[in-house]
Formats: sequence, structure tokens, C-alpha cells
Amino acid sequence: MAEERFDFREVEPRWQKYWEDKKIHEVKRDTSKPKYYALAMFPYPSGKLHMGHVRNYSIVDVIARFRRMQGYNVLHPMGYDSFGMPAENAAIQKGISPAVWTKSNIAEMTEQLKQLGYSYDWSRAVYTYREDYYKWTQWLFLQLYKKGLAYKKTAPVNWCPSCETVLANEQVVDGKCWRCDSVVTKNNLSQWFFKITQYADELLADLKLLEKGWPDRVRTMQENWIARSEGAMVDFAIAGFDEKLTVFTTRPDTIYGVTFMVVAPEHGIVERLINAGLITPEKAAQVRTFQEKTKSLNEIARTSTDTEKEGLALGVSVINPFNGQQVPLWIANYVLMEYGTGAVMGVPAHDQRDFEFAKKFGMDIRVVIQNPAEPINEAEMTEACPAAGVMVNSGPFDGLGNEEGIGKVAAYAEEKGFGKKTVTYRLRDWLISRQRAWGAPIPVVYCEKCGTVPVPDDQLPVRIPADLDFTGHGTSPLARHEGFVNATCPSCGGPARRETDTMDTFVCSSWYFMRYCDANNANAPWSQEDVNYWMPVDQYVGGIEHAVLHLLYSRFFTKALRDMGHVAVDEPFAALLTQGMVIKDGSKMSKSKGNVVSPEDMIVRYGADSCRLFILFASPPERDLDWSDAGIEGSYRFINRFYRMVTSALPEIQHARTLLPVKAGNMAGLMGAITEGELAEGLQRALPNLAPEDKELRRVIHRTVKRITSDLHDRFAFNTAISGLMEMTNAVYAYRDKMGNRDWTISTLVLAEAIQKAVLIIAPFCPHLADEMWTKLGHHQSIHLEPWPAYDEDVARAEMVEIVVQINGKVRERLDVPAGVTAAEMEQIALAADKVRDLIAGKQVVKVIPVPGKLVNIVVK
RNA sequence: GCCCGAGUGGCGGAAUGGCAGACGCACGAGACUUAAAAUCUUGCGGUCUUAAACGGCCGUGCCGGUUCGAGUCCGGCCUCGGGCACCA
Repeated sequence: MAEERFDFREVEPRWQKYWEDKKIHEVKRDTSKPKYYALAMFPYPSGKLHMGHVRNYSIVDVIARFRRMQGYNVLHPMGYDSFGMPAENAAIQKGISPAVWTKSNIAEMTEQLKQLGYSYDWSRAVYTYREDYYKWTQWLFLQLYKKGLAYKKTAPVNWCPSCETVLANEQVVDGKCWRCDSVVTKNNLSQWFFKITQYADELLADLKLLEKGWPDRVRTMQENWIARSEGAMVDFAIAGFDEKLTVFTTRPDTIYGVTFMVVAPEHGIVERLINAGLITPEKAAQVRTFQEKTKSLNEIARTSTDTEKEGLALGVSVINPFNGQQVPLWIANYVLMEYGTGAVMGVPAHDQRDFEFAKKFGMDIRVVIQNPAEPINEAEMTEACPAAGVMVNSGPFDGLGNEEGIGKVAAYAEEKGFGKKTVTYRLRDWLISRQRAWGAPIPVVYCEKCGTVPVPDDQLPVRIPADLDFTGHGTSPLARHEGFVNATCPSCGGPARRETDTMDTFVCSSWYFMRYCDANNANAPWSQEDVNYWMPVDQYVGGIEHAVLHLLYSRFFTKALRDMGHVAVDEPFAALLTQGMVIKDGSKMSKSKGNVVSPEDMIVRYGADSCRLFILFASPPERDLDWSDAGIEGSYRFINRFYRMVTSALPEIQHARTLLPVKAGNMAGLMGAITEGELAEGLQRALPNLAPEDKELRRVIHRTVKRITSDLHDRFAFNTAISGLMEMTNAVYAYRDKMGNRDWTISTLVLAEAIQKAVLIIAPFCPHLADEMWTKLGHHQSIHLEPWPAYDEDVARAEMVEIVVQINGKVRERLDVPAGVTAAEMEQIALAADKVRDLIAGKQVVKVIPVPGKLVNIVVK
């Protein structure tokens, strides 16, 4: 065969320019076709693309191109999630303005995305840092505010006392500031929240709608993140103090087993008890020290069962309303203010954490749930017993099954007025305030007379000033910018101060998929017609690391906006594919490890098509992918092998053209182009004259088309789809080896069919190669506008199949049988085979299990 | 720690309860070539018997279970990875 190579350096840029000039990936609403919205999680413009991006975008590009060929009107957009910390860090470290840094990174990454040949509709690109985008982020904030879904409350932030600045969790390393190594503490600030908990029930219930399209594990993670739990709130009186302490418990059935009470160190009651003098001054000093110590622990450390439990008795008692018993009140590091009411009842007999706490501090253990068959004894317990059983030592509830008891106890409390049945969630409201300058400013002003006043729509956007001073110390640059802070109250016209916090970048990324539907709308975030035509996203693809936060926030946003009438869908992402990471030599690519593979280098050396092909071939999409330099070499070789397969067959295909009448409408017919219809008809006529080799090749071709169609449509198995393409290529080579002395007339037709279908199938994976080959086959229109090839079930079906005969589960014989044999026939054939008869001679056949078309298992004794 | 995953040849992986190792990489052999590269053909889990496997046995992280049959389902571990609310 000819020793030619695919000249990707010349071909790839040429086709990229062609697609861009012809705008073939720009889409409009079109009700004559079914729509398909294919979406990749948009990148943060950190500088250059990394292999994780290439993997993500190659997956979505294959899906988009495949669906286009299948006749869908495909929306495939791209943009940049371009607010965030790295731009501010660049400003602090290099003195470049965040906007300039961001813009130049975007330019570089866009260039690389274009070099990879992704079929984006660039006319719809969104950039969250631009005014025309964040204007609408602010508008949406105000919509939520007006609906009562945005509110302010006090919440702690990480605080570096030396830099006098707020730190992100990422900037706290082992409890210390990443820049100056000072011990980080907590500061309370008044901050904005979104009321996502109002949607907790629906976010949980609607996971059912995603059963088909989302991975089980992501739904499970969200379910556990929201974590609905049913239980009861119970009010405990405080001895000598006129305030009730409300606790939440999922086990009201154990309420008679309470031997102590614990609140979070930051619980408000502690302060009030100190102020009321119920906690002695010496004790109060200890409390302060304890609170300071807890502040330096993060949540993971506090809730870890490995962490030593620390506690401090306050010298105050609370009264169990069920039995009037007084139990001591404690503070402890393992109780969080964020969950439930920040107060938990201590039932050491039936809760492991309480058990450990009671053991450490010498508190009573009282069993109130017994297993009558194997009674437990307080003195001998080595761990808590959370199991079900019968209620004992529980006053009027004795003898009740504990599960029944849960409801009865709660109902009793409700009746008596000291408690009620409650549902709580682990999910907390979404804190969106960030003390940073490179984000969408929260569009609110504070007026001495009018209070908190939203900025009117016609004054949006609240702009980030261009002349900010980034130091990395002290308050946010926005808060230090006089021109920004000083404002006029929109309500009374008097002097006012602007809110200086910006929004969490997750707010920007909670609605970008709706902006893509109508990205250039200057009057609204989107039009109803567009958003309701394109939404929901049919296939969303991104990293598993977003399983909870981004995906949950976006679901919340969609539901809240639906309730305000801005969009008509319940869920934003009908289907989700979570792709694994790209690693090298067993660990994450990182500069410090020096194992970073640059997409740029790979494109220069092997071309975009090889790069795309390898990254899709090396691993199934959900799994982590180990990058291999030798592997991409293999993909590069395959592309050349494919190229030679097509180019060397061109004379035969020209010949095939002369055998077939050109049908009306085939404009490229004179150039040698054959339509799929012409080929199918020609082969239909040639059918009686086909040799076994012809039939075999046709079988491979049609079976492969079928398999790849299903791999792409049903299960996103790009790796096996590509291996199918390789097998098909191998089959064509084997066929051509035998072609020399065969009937030239028929074999050229079969070959033409094989080549043409192969080129169509490879189009979503290697779009440049495919378009180039399509042109060489005489076609005049881009292959990406052609329909996906058809396959014929009858041609794909094998005449004979090999079945396996097992004896007691071990393979003992292989037999060729006609394809459609029944189970009964298979059983007969298997038992009649010589080798089988020898092996079962003298033994008793207990059972025969025939599996049609696959195997027969004979069980003998 | 808690929640969620993953583990198969020298390597990446394939196998929807039914032949473990498709396809590719690496490596070996052969063809072509003055030579090399490229290309084409071919072999390739371990082990035992054997002149030779078209033979036997073992083998999908470990231990146990369900089943005629388990890489696949169930229970218990081990190791690695993702998330844990201010990285995005």
C-alpha cells in the first residue's frame, strides 16, 4: 500500500477555517427538528488547557457531532467561568489587573479549543466576568431577594490576624495562613445566604426524575448531602433560668436515657447564661478558652470520630420534660451549630459518640431500649447499642417497640406542648458572600434611613471599578475603594454605603446553561422562547468533583426560577456523565511533580485528531485515565493506517462509481461520489453473486455500525466504539489482501461500502480526517452535514455461531450451530457431540441448561 | 472520620450472571530495505505434561456466601481515588 501520511499540519487548520467561515456549528431555534443540548462544564480560565479539559470537551464534541448526523438541531456552546481567586492572586503577586489576566488567558484557551476542532457555536460564548453577564447575575440575585430567598445573617469566616484578611478554606493550610503562617482563627461577619433549604424536599424528591439520566452514585451523594431526617424537637427547661433549650433528636424513643446535654461552644445560650451570672466567672473564663480552641478546628476535625472528644461542664442543669430529671449541661467540640438546633441530648447507652463522651467524663449510662432475648447491662457495655428493641425505664412507654415509640414519644411531647415532630436536613443554606473584589458585586446599598435597599434594575450592573488596589492584606479592595463604597440611596436619595461583598462564583455557574440559550440578549437574561426551546440540557458532562455543590446549586436555581416563571423546566440537566481525571504515572498531573502533559505539545506533534482519539480510546469516560505518550503514538499510527486504507482504495471506488447509475440529486456523482442509497441498491442487485469473503466483510461492517451507534447512543462507550473502528479497519485490510484474484466488479462495490461507512463513522471522533477523506471520495459537502450511516440487521447477522458446551461449569467443547437454533435443539446438539458423549459416559445427567446462541451447561454427578 | 466510587496480563483496557484478557501499547519473530525508520504479516496471562498443544490445572485486591454458572450479585475486610459547604 501507498506510504502516505495524513498531513494534519496542513489539513486540520484548513478544515477549522472552513467550518468557521461556513458557520456550520451556529444554531437557531428550529422546530422542524428535534433539539439536542450537549454541554460540557465550562472551564475556569487558569491559563492553558490541561488534559482534563481535552478529555471533557472531546467527549461532548463526539456526542454533539454524532447527534447532528442523527438529525438533531444541536446546541453545543462554550464559555468561561471567569470570576475567582486565581485572578486576584495574579493581581497581588504580579500586579496585573484581574481583567487583563483573565482576558489573556481566555484568548489563549480559546485558540487551543479551536485547534482541537471542537464544534462550538462561538457566537453564544459566555464570559461571567463581563458586565453583560454579571449584570444578569445581579438581576437574578435581586429576583431571589424579592422572593425572600436571599437573606442576611451572621456567619464565621477564616481570619488571618496578621494579614487582617479573610481566607478561603484553600488558603488555610494545617490551620495556618498560606502566606504568613499565622494561626488562622474565625471571625463573625454579617453575610448573604440563599435559602436552598426551602427546596430541600423537592431537591431530594426530584432525584427520582434523574434516575435514568444520572449516575446512581451522584444521586446517592446528593441524597446523603441533603440528608433528610425525621425526628422531634424537644424543649428542655434550664434550672433557674427563664429560657428553654430546644434539642433536635432522631431518636425520641431514647429520651428517658438522657443523662447529659451538650450544646455547641458557639451556641447563643452560653453567652446568655454567662450574662445572667448562672455560669461562674471562673467557669466563664474556661468557656472562653474552650471556644477559642474550637475555633481553630475545622469541621472535618470536629466531627471526626477519630478526634479526641473535648468537653466542659457549664455547672448548669437542664430538665428532661418527660421525667423531670435534671441532667448537666456541657459544651463539646463535636457538636456543630450548623446542624439541627446546635444542641444534642446525650444518650450514651444508644449512641456511640455520646457513649465515648460519657465514658471519658464519667457520666451515667442508662439503657432504655432492651433486646429481651439478649438483655444488655450498663456495667458491662463496651460500646453503645443503637439496635432496635423494646422500651424500658421509659415511664408510660415501657413495653413498646422502639420504632413505634419514636412516633408515640413525639406525639406525646406535642400534646403536652413541650415538643413537636420535625424534619431536619443536613443541607444548610448557601452562603454566597465573598469578601473579594473579582466577583459579581451584590447589588444592594445600605441607607441609614431606608435600611437595606436593592439596586433598581435600571441601575444594573453595579460595576467593579477598574482602579482597584490589590495588596492581599486588609479588607477587600472593593471595601477600600471610596468611589465604590459611597453611593446614593435609590429610595430616598440620601447618602448610603454599598455592599462590598461579591457573590460566590458558584452563583455565576448556576445559570450559565440558560444564558447559552439566548446569549446575546441585552434586555433580559434570556427569552422565554429560547430557554424553553433548548432547556433542559440533554447531556451534561463534567468532573465527578462537582457531584454535589455545583450540580445541587444549579438544580436549586432552576427550581427557584421556575417558581418565578422565568423557565419552564423542573430540572436543568436531564442526563449527566461524570468523567474521571487524567493522571500520569499513577498520580494527578501537577507542576510540582513535573508530570504535566501539555495538550499544546501533543497537538503540534500528533495533531488534534490523534489527541482526541487517544484520550477517548484510553479509558471508559467515567474512569480515571492514565496518560501514556506511547499510547498517543498508537492512535497516530491508526489514523495514518485509516488514511492509507481510504486513499489506496480510491481507484477501486472510482471503478465502483462506473458500475452504478447516478441518481438524480447526486451533484457530486461525476466526481466519483457515491451516495449511500446508490451503494445500497447496487449491493442489493449484486447479492446473489457475493462470495463468502464479501459477505463476511459486509457482516463486519454492518455489525460495527450497529455496535458503534449503540456505544454512542446508549452508553457513551467511546473506547469500545474506537476499538470497533480498529477491528473494521483490520477487516478491510484482510479483505484487500484477498481481493487481487477476485471478481473486481463485485468486490469494488463491497469495498466502497466499507470505506464510505468507515469514514462516516469516524467523523465524530476525527472530524478533520473524516472531512478530508469525504472530499477525496468526491463529496462536495462537509461530512458533518451528512446523515449517520444506516445498518442492515440481516447483513449484520451471522449464519453460524459458535456455542460452548460446559460440563459442570467447565468449558469442554465448542460447536458451530446455525444462528437461530432453539434451546431444545441446542441441548440435543450438545448431548449428541462425540466428545461430550465420551465425557458424560457412565455419569448421571442431573440438569441441562441451554442458553440460546451462547452455551449449554450439562450438570452431571 | 463521614459520604461516594474504583481495583482484571508487563501496561491502558474488553466482557449487560454465560468462552476472562476484544482492541491498543510494550516486547519477540518474519517480510520489505544496502541500512535504519516507516509499513505489512505473525506470536504474546501463569503453570504442568509434551516432539508439539487443538491437553490438564491455576488465575479478575483479600476472606466468605448466593447460583447449574460470579470479574459481574450479596456480606465482611484491604488498598487507592473524589467530595466534605470560601479551589473551581
